[in-house]
Amino acid sequence: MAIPSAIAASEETPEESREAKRLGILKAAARIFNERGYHQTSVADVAEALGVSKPFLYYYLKNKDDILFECLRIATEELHRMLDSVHAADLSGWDLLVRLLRGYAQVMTTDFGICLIRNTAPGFLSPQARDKLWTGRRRLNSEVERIIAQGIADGSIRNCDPKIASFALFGAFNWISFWYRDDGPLNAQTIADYYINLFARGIVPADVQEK
Amino acid sequence: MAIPSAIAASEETPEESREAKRLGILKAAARIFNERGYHQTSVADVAEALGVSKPFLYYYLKNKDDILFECLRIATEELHRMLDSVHAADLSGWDLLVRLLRGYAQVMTTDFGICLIRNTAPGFLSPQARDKLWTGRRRLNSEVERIIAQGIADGSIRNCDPKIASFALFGAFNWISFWYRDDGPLNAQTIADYYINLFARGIVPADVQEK
DNA sequence: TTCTGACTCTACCCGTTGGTAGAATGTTAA
DNA sequence: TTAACATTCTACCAACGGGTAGAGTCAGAA
Repeated sequence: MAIPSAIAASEETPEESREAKRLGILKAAARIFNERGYHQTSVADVAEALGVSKPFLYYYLKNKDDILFECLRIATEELHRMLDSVHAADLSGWDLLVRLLRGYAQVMTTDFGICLIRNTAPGFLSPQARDKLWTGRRRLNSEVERIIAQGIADGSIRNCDPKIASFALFGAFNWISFWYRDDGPLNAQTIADYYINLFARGIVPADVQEK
Repeated sequence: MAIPSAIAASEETPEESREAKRLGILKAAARIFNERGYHQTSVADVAEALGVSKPFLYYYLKNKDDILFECLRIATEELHRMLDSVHAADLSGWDLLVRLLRGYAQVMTTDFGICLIRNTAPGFLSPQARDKLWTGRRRLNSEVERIIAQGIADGSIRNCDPKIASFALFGAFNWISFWYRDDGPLNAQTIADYYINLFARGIVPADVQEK
């Protein structure tokens, strides 16, 4: 009862235990933020959902903003980890893009990923915090544009404006986090493959396309 | 000075004048909500931006929720007007879809449209208000699915799952409202045409597509 | 046994903000 | 001149919620 199961520590060093608890808090917070919205969630709500006192949260996190920021930082980190793993491969631009989008969809269906997309509106964080996260996302953005450009160069992607194409892709994939349900019929991979197929071939039959 | 230029009334009936002022308030509110975020905007902020007193707003609108709700209602109405005008035409499913998406992009680059997309997160409105708007958007959603299904039937759209395809389309187009800038290089029509082209033909060259 | 750290409980402070009251002002039209 | 309306100004209330203080509790280590 003292330590709720959601953030129970197993046999670990004190540091690991502390980190695990922090993560447990953040996970729960992210889920509640996604359900009710950040501004409609009080710190007391998070504490209550965790079966824990309010001061407990302040024992592990600086303040409410910090809770949100850490959630978004984790999501951004996951995206970067994913990006790095994609880069390891030696593939055509299109194949790189496919791998990246699969990983992206995976992250966008986690609590942290959803939190990242839905809580970046102005006023959710201090400008400094926003800036920090934005540099991370800018890197992702430019990387996608670079990959598309590479695909155009190697012939695996049709000639198009990488910037606008990436906006369309990010739009479709980010939007997943607004409608995805864990208990729904579609999982991240299914969605990703479906979207990738759409973006690859388009939805107008080849024999109907003019020009 | 008594009546700021933003909501100045010309020679109209009192009712028209009142409506015009209401709309002026809503327009200004929508713009500020989009800039700073709804929860970070106080009613006093809106009043100040309009050069008007706070009680003035309550003279025309019920409360803060009402201001937001009316903004979203207007956007939804515009979407429905657009939908109706699309329907008037007797075209293939794909051509209908193209017309619809052009109109959709148009709305998504207005202050009200942007407001609609960015302020539907849980907790922004009372559940009842949310429900009212949701039925409006559901209609739009199902209409798009219907059009896609029609396109598949008449051969103008490739065989695919209308629901998932519509999610991808809405995602891409809704996302416009997150990055569009009035003073940017792209206008609504340019963006729409570009996206439509991407979704029509895909981004993988036909001669590279396997199968 | 005692110490320490982790944590709870209760209670409170205080800033912000939505919303209202009510009197005063000005403008217009009858 | 007067009545009606639109609007401002000032002031205020009440609720909420972030954040803190401080004393107490409990488990485990030494």
